[in-house]
Amino acid sequence: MQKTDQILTELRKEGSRQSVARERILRLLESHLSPLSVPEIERRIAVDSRRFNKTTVYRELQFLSGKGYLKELRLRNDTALYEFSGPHHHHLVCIGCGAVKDIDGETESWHNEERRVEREENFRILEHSLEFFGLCATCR
Amino acid sequence: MQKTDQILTELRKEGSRQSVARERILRLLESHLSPLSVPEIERRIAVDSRRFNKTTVYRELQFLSGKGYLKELRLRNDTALYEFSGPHHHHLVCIGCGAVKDIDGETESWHNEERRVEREENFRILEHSLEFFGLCATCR
DNA sequence: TGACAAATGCAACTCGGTTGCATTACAATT
DNA sequence: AATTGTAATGCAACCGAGTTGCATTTGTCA
Repeated sequence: MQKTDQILTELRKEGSRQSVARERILRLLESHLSPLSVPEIERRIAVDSRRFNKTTVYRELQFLSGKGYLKELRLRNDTALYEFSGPHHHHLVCIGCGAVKDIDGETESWHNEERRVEREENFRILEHSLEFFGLCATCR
Repeated sequence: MQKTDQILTELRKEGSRQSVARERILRLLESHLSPLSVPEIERRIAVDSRRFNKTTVYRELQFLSGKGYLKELRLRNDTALYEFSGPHHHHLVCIGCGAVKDIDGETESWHNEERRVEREENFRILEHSLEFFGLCATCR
């Protein structure tokens, strides 16, 4: 069973409906490996001659993020990107082609680094965001 | 000699002028320890009854960032912040009071982490951004 | 002091994102 | 299958950060 179906079932149980936009967005993001922008999502969930209003898309992305099923991402001054929720990770952003790749964010050395900062700065860390900008293998 | 004076001298040599807004912005950011937002800057560079147009402030911040004297910062979905350029560092952002604190970004362990990612992901890293979100000592 | 280019102000604009409100459609109930 | 309550949708208007074009002012240098 796909994660999307599981989510839709959960949502239905709590009174939310299985709307067309909702399902299309979930399936799109579940199958896509890298985060997508709102216009991109808007374009790709269009089915047959049906397009969805941008308000709908924004509201749905907000709704699903609020429920914890999606995660919103902001890279620099750029527009918002959305991806399926999963274990915490970091991002590689290619400044050549714009591709965004997820990388593991749960490494031991990383946790050490975080604990070090907490200790040295007397600061309780709740989350962090880390992005690398550079050139991927093909754009090198 | 203040850094601001030095920068103004450099700029004059290359044909840029020592305008009031420019000088006020540089002095403000040189003396301020944490990054400031554009409205904040706009407010604080006002001198006597003279206020500067937002276009002027935006253009000046852009100009000085382009020259490498200032650095633009983006934390999440928030508006742009500006700070005086200096050695690379990371940021602690308190979600209680909103304070932003610079922390050292040139540690050995951090460089190791970065090299590891380059190696494992076959990605040429040119820059990165790292922010920690949490609670400072007083907001704890 | 005059002249040229840089800096400034103003108004209008762009664009991502939001809000209020009327309309449509999903799904539970009869 | 028809009814009904509410969630989802569309539309238009709006918001706020940031930008642009153009006319005006001001700093610097000859």
